[in-house]
Amino acid sequence: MPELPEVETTRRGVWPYIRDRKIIDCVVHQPSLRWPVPDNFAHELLGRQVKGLTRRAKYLVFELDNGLGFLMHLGMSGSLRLTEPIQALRKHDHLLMTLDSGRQLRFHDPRRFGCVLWLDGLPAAHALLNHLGPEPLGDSFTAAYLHGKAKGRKVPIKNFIMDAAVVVGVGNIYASEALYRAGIHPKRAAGRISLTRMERLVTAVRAVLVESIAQGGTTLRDFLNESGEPGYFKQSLSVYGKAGQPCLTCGSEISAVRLGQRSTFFCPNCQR
DNA sequence: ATATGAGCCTGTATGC
DNA sequence: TGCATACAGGCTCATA
Repeated sequence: MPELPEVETTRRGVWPYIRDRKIIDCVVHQPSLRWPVPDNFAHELLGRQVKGLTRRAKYLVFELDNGLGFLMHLGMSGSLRLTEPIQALRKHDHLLMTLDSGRQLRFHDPRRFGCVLWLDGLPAAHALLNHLGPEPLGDSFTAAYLHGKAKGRKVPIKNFIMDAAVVVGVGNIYASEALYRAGIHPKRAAGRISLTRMERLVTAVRAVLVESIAQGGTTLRDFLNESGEPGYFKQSLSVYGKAGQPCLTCGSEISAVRLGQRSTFFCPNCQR
């Protein structure tokens, strides 16, 4: 399930192979993603050169040589891979882009929670992006910001940091991990956390993401002709999915609760 | 305005 | 062995 580190790793992994490449063929096999792939998508891409690949939150932003661009979201099960065009199609290979290098970029997404959409104008103005909070690894994600934003809010801090209007890219797994590192109980009301503890939280969120990106760089180094699935699950997690196991810090049993319909893991002793 | 819940979709894991 | 069911999850939208 691609969270921000996986999306960033994908971006870095794919970019060298698509940079300045011309799209000489494009096929949409399955337009029915979270939103329909635009009708004209394949046609409009023909002959275009890829000039940029950036990321905003968990969205990949493709820029073309004619000023057009499109968004791609990997949803929960999406992935991008470069293959030889003759390689057999896998089930759920929904979008194929053949490049003038002879390679083919394939968007694969079993659950189809992902999307591919035209960008009309600046990315920041797009309806899916214009309400988003700061990047967690950017300069504007600070303790002061978080503390101010949380003022008066009663939502559990975990839901709060998973709210894309507050800060983007903190998915369910990393939310639990970051709160564990910061020693903050996931159910604590967002508005009742001191500036000092928010400081720890900001540091923890950053650290968890940075480390995971670094790991992605080693486990996902090959985006070419990938046969197996990427090693997203090999990341070292401290609490996520570890209910009943001893806390790495104090030995207490890790607890599991549901918060906002999401599995949440924490150490009842270390996190207050 | 804030908070909560439904729904999109299918592979995998579980129980019978 | 097969079938049914639950669950996972990011994100938007609808409702309280």
